[in-house]
Amino acid sequence: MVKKLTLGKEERLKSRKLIDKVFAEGRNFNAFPFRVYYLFAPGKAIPADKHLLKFGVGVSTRNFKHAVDRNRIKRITREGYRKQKNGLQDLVQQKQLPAAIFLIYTGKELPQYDVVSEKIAVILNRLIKAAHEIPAEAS
RNA sequence: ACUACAAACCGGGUUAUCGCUCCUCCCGCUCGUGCUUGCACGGCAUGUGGAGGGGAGGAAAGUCCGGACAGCGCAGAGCAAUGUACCGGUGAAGAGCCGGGUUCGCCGCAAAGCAUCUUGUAUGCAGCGCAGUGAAACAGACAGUGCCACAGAGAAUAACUGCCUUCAGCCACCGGGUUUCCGGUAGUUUAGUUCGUAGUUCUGGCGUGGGUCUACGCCUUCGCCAGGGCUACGGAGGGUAAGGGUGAAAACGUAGGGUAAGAGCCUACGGUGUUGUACAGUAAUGUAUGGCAGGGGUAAACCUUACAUGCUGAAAUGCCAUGUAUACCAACGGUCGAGGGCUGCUCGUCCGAACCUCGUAAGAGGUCCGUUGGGUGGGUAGGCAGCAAGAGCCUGUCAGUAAUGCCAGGCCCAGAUAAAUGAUAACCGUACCAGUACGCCCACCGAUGCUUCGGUAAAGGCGGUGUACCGGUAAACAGAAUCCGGCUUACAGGUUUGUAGUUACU
Repeated sequence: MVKKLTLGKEERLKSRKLIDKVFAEGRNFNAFPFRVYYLFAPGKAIPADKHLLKFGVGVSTRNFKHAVDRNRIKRITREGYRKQKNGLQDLVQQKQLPAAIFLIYTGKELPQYDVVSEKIAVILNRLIKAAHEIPAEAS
């Protein structure tokens, strides 16, 4: 059975509180042209929520002063994530481990879709590794 | 056909796969109610459900004007601040738009005027025309203050050069007198003479201090006076604003008269400002005519005048949920005016807070109110409404020069909130580049203002151009955030219309 590659409202980081929390308490690493913030088990997770993995993107106004360019980067990034996130999502669902990811684009130039897609693959692999380790420590 | 300018419009399309958001319907869910016990109605943050439909712009941008809408405030007056500034219309309104006026340009005209020489249908000044075209935050510069780079004599009670005159000197001539001298005319203020000022020096006189010295006298310092020499500088007073060069701008322009020389001083023509009258126009204003006036520019320098203007903006605002939420502590004040409102300030005006216990009383304590928001502790930043049917869009008739408006018919057209409208691929269309095929055109040198003339060559070129095919490249400015009306700025390429020019044909 082929899983659908969706990215609806439920799968996006929308709460301002949660985003602040990811920045304040989460861990981060660089994967040019992105900077990744992530947080597993962010506090009291909503148990009713079916989607445990949440995702968001940001682009600085300083590097791209036109809204058109910022929108373009966010769309490309979301597209790349949407097509490749299933591995991580399955893992998280299996372990019942809530997770939040936030990417910040730190590059100075408009990227190509291929480049972004490759990078996101790398980022997701690192996150999967991290997700494997975390519950081992906790239990 | 091409080029330039102006205006209006468009701002790639189709298909496939995977996605996002909103709406509607169906299915589903479990809940409630009713009963006809499996249907109806209502509900649902349910549900990786299904189907259908909608989904960025001409500027969504800048946030520069104007509104709608919302909250707070609202006796009034003055000051301040801000804005507006020819007239009429339009519209909800405006620093918008439309029409008109005025001024200033561009442009055109060339009969007459003036100046200049290169004597030409020349250049400059002035003039005429208002056909065409453009610009103007377009009240006031005799209310006041300020500013006007560079250049220039001078940028505002103008005077360098120049022109004229009086005095003084010099020189020439003429007349009187004839030794000096007096009067007149012309020239000149350069040299010289004279005069004046300053410096220096010499001589004489007087005063004064010092040295030598009994004293006279002699020597010497300084000051004053008179005279002489030398050096340096310079005529003095007045009237003018025509000419000169500078500049963005120079004290109305041209001509004539006038004058010592000149000047709107006077006259003619013209122009500007202001004002009276008549006519035209809704008005701004124009035309005609009369009076008066002429020391510039700058108000997008301050300013003056007239008029207008409450403040804050969708993070407005209301409701729901969460929360002990007018939280607790401290200081000060509380029956006379603490304090607050009138959202910049002042006046003025309005509002305006007290009771209990103990005590004879003074007073004490408590609660309450206000201020300071000083200290401590806590909460929210979620949801719904606002929020998508409107000063709405399209088409047409009519009214109007137009902006615009009336009427009729049709249409429903984004609603996100870490913020949707995307990604990939193929094809088509557009523009450009290279290649191939086919068609059309042909040259070089010398002379000449042009027309043209003479010579060479007879096929060549990595030549020009059109059509078709194939391949490649390119496609701008830019992303709604309460909503409208404008303005401004950015913009690849394309379409249409108008005007002007060039070429070809008729």
